Amino acid sequence: MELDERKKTILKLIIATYLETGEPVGSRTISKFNDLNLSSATIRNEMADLEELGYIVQPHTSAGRIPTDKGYRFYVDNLMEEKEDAEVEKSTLLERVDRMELLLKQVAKVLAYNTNYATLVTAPKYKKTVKFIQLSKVDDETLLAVIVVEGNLIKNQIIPIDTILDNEDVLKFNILLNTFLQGASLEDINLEMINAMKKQSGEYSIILDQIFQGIIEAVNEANELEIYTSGATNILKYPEIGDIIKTSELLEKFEDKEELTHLIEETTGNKDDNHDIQVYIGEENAVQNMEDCSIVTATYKMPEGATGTIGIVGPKRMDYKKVVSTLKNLTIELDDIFNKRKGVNEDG
Amino acid sequence: MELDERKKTILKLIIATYLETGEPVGSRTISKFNDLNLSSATIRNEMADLEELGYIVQPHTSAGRIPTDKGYRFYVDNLMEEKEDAEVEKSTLLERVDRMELLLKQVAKVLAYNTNYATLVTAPKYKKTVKFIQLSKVDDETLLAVIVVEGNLIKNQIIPIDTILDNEDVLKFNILLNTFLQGASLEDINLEMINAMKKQSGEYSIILDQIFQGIIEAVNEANELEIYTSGATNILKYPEIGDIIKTSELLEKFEDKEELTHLIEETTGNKDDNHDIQVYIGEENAVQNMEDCSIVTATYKMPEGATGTIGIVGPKRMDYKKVVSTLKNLTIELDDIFNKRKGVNEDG
DNA sequence: GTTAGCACTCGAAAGATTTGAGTGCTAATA
DNA sequence: TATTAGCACTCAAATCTTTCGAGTGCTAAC
Repeated sequence: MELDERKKTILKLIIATYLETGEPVGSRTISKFNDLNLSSATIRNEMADLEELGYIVQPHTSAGRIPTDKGYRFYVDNLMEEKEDAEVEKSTLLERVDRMELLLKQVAKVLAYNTNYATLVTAPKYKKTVKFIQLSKVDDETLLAVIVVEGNLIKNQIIPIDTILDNEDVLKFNILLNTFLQGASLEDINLEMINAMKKQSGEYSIILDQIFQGIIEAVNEANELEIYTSGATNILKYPEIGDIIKTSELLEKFEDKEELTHLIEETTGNKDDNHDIQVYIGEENAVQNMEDCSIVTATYKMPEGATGTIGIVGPKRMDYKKVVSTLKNLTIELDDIFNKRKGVNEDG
Repeated sequence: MELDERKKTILKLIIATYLETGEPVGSRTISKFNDLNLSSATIRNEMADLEELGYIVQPHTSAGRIPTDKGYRFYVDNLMEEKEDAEVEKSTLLERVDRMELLLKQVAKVLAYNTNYATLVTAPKYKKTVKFIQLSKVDDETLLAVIVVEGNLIKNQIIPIDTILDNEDVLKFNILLNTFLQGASLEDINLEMINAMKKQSGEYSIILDQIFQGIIEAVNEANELEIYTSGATNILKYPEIGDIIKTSELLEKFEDKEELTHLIEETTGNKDDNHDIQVYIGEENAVQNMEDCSIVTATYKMPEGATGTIGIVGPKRMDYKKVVSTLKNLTIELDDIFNKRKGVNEDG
């Protein structure tokens, strides 16, 4: 059996109504849409068909119908018209901020505010290159390494040292570090490279160990998938997750960066569709405890080709239209910011 | 009417039992403690007295008794023996970490792990002095200011500039900045000081504006009361807060740094008692929506006399003994760390 | 002062009843 | 052949009822 036009219309009405009300939708409700002009009995017959096809189910006999994951999927892919972009006010959303980190935090916040769902944003994952590296002497036992990578992501690393260095020594180290590291991508900085540097430097090799140790730590940290979240408490407002335990598990998951990294890596695997928006509905999520959630993510692009993800986690019954259009607008805005001004900072 | 010894004993047993079980405590339960040797009828009479005095109440007729805020207060002040310190393993709790920020985050985590409550930790609030300040040129339009203050708290600030500076200029600025700022307390850095610097420098005054702007921002940021939290989701596990809405409001409060600052400032006002442990029970909290919570805080001291707060937020029915002793141990450990090694970093 | 005994209270749990939205089926209709 | 009116049926949710038992307060006796 195929979905004819009328079935599609009815399915769309059912899902749209359910998204609005949250109540199972009965045949009478649908029959009342006057552009349809069908009796409830006819709707019932169609509904029975749609149920057989797996698009809707009854939570129990003698209740209305609610969409299945398959139903949602069909709705998202084929039935939903997206909201007109017009209504989302642009450019007021994001204030100018200088640092990638702050910008992304703000994106998460804005998104949470606009959608009322839990949101998460990842920093672009790409071959970040070292833009600037500097070793400074804070006091006799302490060095400070500052590493700025493309995108103005800054990492600090305190490096405790045994030997007292004078300023000239530090200067030498700085020259050495910059010679080797400036412009290098973070992935390039590994033991091999470091051994090369050691050879070249000859003396100081004991101290060098400590310095490299610190720098590698900083680089690793900078290389981790950074995730910013906002609006986690919105999870408590999903009415469908009646179970407090489940809710709390979800919340904990949302507090745990590692879990989130996993989640994001799962979801960004397959990108196929329009404008890099991906929707994962219920069981489509490979992550545990997320069966009652939908995840919608969008991908933004850096001029260098690197990409990052912004996304929301909400209940399956969510306003997909709005979420998709909000995400789309935000990514466009982000793309703009990154592409207009190569680098994030520029004053208005 | 005064509390005689027997009444005290009975009150203590009631509260201890209630803390354990969470159920209202009946007269029979108490009469079974065999070191008491009293019938339930006698206990009932005593209970009636204790109720009249306001230490306990019945949630409803024909239920057992539960402690009032006044009851808890008396328990905490007079009846509770603290747990022996012995059982808390020391020194394994905190790994060595170099930066204040990381250390405090870890304290929050450890505390949450040990108590299963929501925890919060503030950075010491004191006249932080600038240990080290450095301006670097990242690229033609961007300077980076790095400020390290006592306690190895690091602030970075990106400063966009219009004019292209060469390295020599930057060096000059650095000398200027360090001459004025090194050793200065953050509070000292204000417009006045900056004007003095401007005068001294003469030329470059346009650029100086931008630089100072950035530095003041960084200083202000460093000067805010920094709060680290952990285990916020534990709030969901307080069984007594049946109301999901209240819980969610609490959680939101816990996500909101400003609210927390407010909370902390409220609670650290009056310090009176033993070892700087403060307990705020129920209505004693000046903060809204916290009537069903107790807050226990402890104060740790830096060698310079600065103090910070570590604390937990939990339900009124909490294991005060355990919380107090855990807090006590952690503060002692923190005090140790700060006082043994002046500054945080030192390798084992 | 303490206690045994007893009537009483009231929340929680379990069961019974009512209500109404919604269904599926059938037979009539266009 | 597709649509519809009509009707019996179902079942969750809300409401009321009953039962149960833990716990109380009071009184009279020790």
